[in-house]
Amino acid sequence: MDKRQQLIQTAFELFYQHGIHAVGINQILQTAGVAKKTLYNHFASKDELIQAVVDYRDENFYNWLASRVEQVKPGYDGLNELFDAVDDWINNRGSLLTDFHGCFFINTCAEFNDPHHPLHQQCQQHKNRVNGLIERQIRALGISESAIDYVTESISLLKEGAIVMAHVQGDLNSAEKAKAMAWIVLAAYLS
Amino acid sequence: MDKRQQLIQTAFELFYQHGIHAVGINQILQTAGVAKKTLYNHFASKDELIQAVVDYRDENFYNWLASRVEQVKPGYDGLNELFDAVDDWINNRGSLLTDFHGCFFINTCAEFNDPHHPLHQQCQQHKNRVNGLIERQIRALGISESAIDYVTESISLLKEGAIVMAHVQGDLNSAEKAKAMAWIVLAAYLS
DNA sequence: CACAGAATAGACAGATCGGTATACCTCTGT
DNA sequence: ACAGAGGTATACCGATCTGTCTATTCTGTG
Repeated sequence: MDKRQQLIQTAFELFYQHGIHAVGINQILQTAGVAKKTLYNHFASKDELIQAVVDYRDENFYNWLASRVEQVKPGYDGLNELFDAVDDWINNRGSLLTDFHGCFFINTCAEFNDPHHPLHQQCQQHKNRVNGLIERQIRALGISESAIDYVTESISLLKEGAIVMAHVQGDLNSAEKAKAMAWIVLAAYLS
Repeated sequence: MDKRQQLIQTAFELFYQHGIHAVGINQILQTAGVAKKTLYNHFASKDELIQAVVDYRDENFYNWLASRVEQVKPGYDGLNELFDAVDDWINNRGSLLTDFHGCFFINTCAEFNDPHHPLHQQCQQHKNRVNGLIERQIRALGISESAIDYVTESISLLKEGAIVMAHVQGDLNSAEKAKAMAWIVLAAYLS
């Protein structure tokens, strides 16, 4: 059993549930059942652990989402699956991800507000990866090259809106609404 | 000069910029130039101060938004003004609000993740107030009674998406994208 | 002027924070 | 068999946190 991975996993769960600043090192250690020396043997500081946690969640989440989207045909089917995946996530429907508490990356950006902060940028990079996944679906629709970025960002906006509506306002149908809007918008942009 | 108000205002600015957990009482006191005793004369605890800060921002932000939206005709014009206001906010275009660091209420929900937490619910109530403003615009469009909630929440989703895209991904045109989608979606829902 | 209420500065308490150091234990590979 | 790596448990350090307390100064009103 890899202690390093165990620490990252426990830290993520606590950070995701309570926020990063609200969780102390000792709480992580106690929950993970790991000695303090071991932590500082693997990480130079709490900041380094946080960084590793964000990396871990990036991999974990992106892989889950991509594997769902890419198991169907790129384009409409891919986008359909994207919003269905978000819907499943929001409603805690049997994914590998833990209980829904909003988007970890949005939450982290809320705590590390400065856009120049390394963690903020790490979160931005995660979003860029996901945008790449969306862009590949948009491309498959045969949208003109000049419109691809704009349409990709529009779909991304719908996805982000759904996540926030679910988290802040408790709207569990937000992903379904976002999907409905996506079809309407895409139909207009394709005509 | 009202010390209580001065504390709330300073605390808001620091909370908004750095996050609530990251800002200590002493930092607020030093920045506001107020003695510790004075703070605890007005508030029983930091939690109470935070609560007052959220109330303050609720009033401040809602009044600003409502005054902009309600200075034009309800319906299309109101929604147009809504997205223009968000666009101005995101781009720091001469509003009374401080520099854009995302939505204070979304950020606060990110730090106080539990939906049952009083602060989370306070933020939810703020969003409900804003949704009421949107709903009045939707109603003026003459949408069927049964669709009003759904359409209101859809427009709200677009607005939230724009805010998050601007904050996390630095997309300064997000409000314009959201507005464009709103027109397309509304046209479809009205036909 | 005098006095009451409110603000000031800042020491202090007790808890907790991130991080270091010490001492002991348990595997594993040659 | 034994050295070394890496784990455990825990005491400890200095800094910082929220919150209390004291003693002093300012201010506005009768």
